[in-house]
Amino acid sequence: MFGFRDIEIIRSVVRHGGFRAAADATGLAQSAISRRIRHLEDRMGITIFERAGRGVRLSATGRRLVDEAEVLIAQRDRILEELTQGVMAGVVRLGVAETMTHTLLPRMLTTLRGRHPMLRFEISVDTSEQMGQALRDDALDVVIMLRDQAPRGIALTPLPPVSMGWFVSPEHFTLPSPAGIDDLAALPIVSFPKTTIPHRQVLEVMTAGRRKPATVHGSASLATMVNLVQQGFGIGTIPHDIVAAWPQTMLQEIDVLPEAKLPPLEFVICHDPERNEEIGREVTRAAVEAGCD
Amino acid sequence: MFGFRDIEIIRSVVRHGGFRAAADATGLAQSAISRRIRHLEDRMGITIFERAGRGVRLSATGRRLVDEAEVLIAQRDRILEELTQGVMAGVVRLGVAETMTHTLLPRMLTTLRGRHPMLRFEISVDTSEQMGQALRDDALDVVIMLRDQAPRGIALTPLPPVSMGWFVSPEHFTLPSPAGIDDLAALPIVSFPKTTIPHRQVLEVMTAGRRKPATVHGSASLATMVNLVQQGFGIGTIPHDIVAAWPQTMLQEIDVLPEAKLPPLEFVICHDPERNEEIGREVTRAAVEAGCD
DNA sequence: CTCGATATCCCTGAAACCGAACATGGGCCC
DNA sequence: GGGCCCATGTTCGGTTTCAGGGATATCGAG
Repeated sequence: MFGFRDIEIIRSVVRHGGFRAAADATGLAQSAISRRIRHLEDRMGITIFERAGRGVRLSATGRRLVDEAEVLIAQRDRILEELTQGVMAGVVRLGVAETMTHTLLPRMLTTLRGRHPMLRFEISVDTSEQMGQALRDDALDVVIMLRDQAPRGIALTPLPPVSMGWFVSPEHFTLPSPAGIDDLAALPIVSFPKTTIPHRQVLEVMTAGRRKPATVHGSASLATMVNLVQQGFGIGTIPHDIVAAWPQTMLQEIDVLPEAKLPPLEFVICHDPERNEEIGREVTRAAVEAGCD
Repeated sequence: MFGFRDIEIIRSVVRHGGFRAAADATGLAQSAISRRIRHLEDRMGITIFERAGRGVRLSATGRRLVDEAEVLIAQRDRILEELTQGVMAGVVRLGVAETMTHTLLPRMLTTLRGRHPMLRFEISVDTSEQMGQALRDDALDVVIMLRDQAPRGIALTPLPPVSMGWFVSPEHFTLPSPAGIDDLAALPIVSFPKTTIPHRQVLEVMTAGRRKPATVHGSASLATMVNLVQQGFGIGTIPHDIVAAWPQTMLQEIDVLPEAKLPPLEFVICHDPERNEEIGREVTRAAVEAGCD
């Protein structure tokens, strides 16, 4: 096994053309260089320098070693530099609710990449519930999720509310305009998964003081929701932004009476301030800016 | 500054979830782990673990450090493995005479890549004279060059001879068929650079026992030679293979009398057996095979 | 033989390590 | 709820290990 020091010394020998000169250059004694390299060769079981009586020269194996190992030194120096100089770098594990992936996320990432080019992102899309847990477990650094499922003890910043609408494929169903709760409840409804807040909100609106509850299906995939509605499986409760961002769909928004209107989704962006203060603030700032315009 | 050992220990702490467990796993005392990490943190001026009274947990900076530094360990292990297990890997500095770049070289490299996927090539194209010097200076590992300019004390293997022809652009010049030395010498001749063997051979053939020497131009670039002939600058002495490999040219071979025929070029592939025995043999083998079919 | 280089030997000093004692926080029993 | 216990990290003194320094032997080329 070899260490960084070994490579530095070998490189010095190569550059200065001998053990003696390398010793002068590094401030070590010549004997130290000789011993170090011999030990290294013994440990690794390879020949690094061929002793030619007078002087040494790098063997083919030795050249391979320096060639390859030099980049390790460069990488180490880069890592140290980034960590020390407070450069924002490394991997940010970002969790995003699917609703935000089409609208806010791309703008936010573009902003961030412009400000911190060394930053890399690892993005996962999941339910707010799962991501809240992951945030607590330090499996995610920053999460964009529904406000009501954000864990405690976490820095949260609200994002602009996402308005919800009722959508229908006009070639499959026809509804009065404006439609009332009874009109909507008569059809199958496609919504978010049943463990989520939006799903519960739909249920509350649709069953308020009624005998026969509406049939509400859940889907964890927005694309699936849109497709189901598109193909006449039922009507859907979908964020306006999402439908707008899906150019190829032919969905029509249903004009509904006030009591059937759905409350907007309230998203927050959150991070653990004890753990990811700096990066969390930066991502939050970018998200807020991306949400404004 | 940090070393491989530091990273291994940090990683062990992370994997086993604490200093004590890491101590058991690594065979160190728990106090040693504690001291090492504290010392490392002091030296680098960063916090790697956040002490939470009971237990420690990786800080954001610490996670960045492990994330980035882990790949260094992996790379070191790979390098060691390659060097120790006799895997053919690393960079082979290959010098090739331009004549061989269109015919033998691609087949040879394909063969080699198939046999030794970890091998990388750094190819330089130069005159045989320069490359011979580079081989002596250990600036090249393997060289394909003209036999007569190969240095001494070097393992050389002959390659199939490369036949030379006289070529002309029929729209610019008309020559009798077969043409004699006088016919050829009446026109400007484009050949290899004037320090090279082929150039001298042309001169010898053209000036044997004559008063007025032929005008022989030299070019270090085959492409330039072909272009010059193509555009009527003169006639050219070019390897048959090269013209055949240049599909877009309209050159015509000149039928010449026996005394004007040029001897074939004799190439060898060579390496220093004291320095690059293994790789030299492998490259040579591939070259011989590529030259046969 | 002499010169210019590496290799070897012995000694020293610093760095790493161990073990034990100490400090701290969480969980549990009464 | 208070006190005890256990698990864990920290600190301290003594010990071991290892890398380096200096002097000298050795080696090959000219």
